[in-house]
Amino acid sequence: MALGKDYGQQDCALARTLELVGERWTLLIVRDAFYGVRRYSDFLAHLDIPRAVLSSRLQTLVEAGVLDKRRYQESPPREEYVLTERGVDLWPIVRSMLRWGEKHVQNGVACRIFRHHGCGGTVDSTGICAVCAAVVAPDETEVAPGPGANLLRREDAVTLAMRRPHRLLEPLLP
Amino acid sequence: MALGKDYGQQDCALARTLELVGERWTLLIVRDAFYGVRRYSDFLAHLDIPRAVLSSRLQTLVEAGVLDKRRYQESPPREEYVLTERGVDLWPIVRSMLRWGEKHVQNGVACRIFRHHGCGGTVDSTGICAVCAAVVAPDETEVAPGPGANLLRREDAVTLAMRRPHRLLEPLLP
DNA sequence: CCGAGTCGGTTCGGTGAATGAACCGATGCT
DNA sequence: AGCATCGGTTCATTCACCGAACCGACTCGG
Repeated sequence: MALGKDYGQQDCALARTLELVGERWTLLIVRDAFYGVRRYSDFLAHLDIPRAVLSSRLQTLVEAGVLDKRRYQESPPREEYVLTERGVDLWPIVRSMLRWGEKHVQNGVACRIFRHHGCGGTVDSTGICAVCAAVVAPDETEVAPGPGANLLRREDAVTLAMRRPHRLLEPLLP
Repeated sequence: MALGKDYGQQDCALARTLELVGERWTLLIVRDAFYGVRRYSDFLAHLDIPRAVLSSRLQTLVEAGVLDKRRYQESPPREEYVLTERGVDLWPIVRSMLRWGEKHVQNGVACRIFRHHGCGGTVDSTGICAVCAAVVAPDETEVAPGPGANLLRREDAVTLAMRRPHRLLEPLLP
């Protein structure tokens, strides 16, 4: 991470985490990756992020081992960005920030709801299934639009594809 | 939040959360508040944060209802900043970021360890006590230095006071 | 073969935020 | 009176973010 981005003498793992995922836009990119976004142009369309910033963040995340950049077709060469195991481990962070925002900023109105795939129980704020009481891993989590979804009426392809319930980490677009 | 700090058309509670606590330094201030730091000068000494930024962040957090600014003595007038209920609700975020950094950046070496006050069980990454299996609230959490503590050999008063095991949210200094 | 379109970027000038040092007012201590 | 402490504000510099333009590799249609 470039000069001025580090938290220097902080003796704490939190500071190290923030150096990687604490920059503007970074956690939104990671969130979209959980929702199944994989391609540069799809991140761009869904996040309204400056292209240069997206390039920089993706590169940082790849270098940090959070995303894996891999070619999914030759001719024309196309790359996709997929969460690594280390990246998937960020899910509790993303989930807890989502829940806090729902509760304290949006008055409890969720834009998306999460269910335990298979058993169908809702996932509570600690990540536990209300039915089987297990901790639900991201790849067992099904995401569907909640009552607060679509308040902004975006119409880009990624937003439309997200209205379809699907499992986390599954590719959103073909 | 001032212009250019918002995430615009993001239909997601995560974006709203990031607008409040996603700025540089903010979560470190919140973390210190959990550890018992309450005074402007103590945040300043422990974080090595520019004074202007600290003032700005504290004001933002107070306006957001995360911190409560209250006078704890007259003559000379002195204020302290204490987490509100809404602020205490940020604990899962702070805890999950701590854990991620320990696991993935510090190779599992924790600077601090958390125990369930009373029953003494260690608190795992989901916030659950290893002994009684309950979700441990911040005010029932005891924090003590871990094996990775003090690698940086800071000597400010706040760092020294933190070496003493204590409960979260309890004032660190008199 | 030519021209337009798509994808995944890079480059560049302008702007706003972070930084660190200096300064300040109210108060207490000696 | 003189100095120190606390909780800030002010200011000039540096840096990161922003949006628009540009670009190279490739494909497709005619």
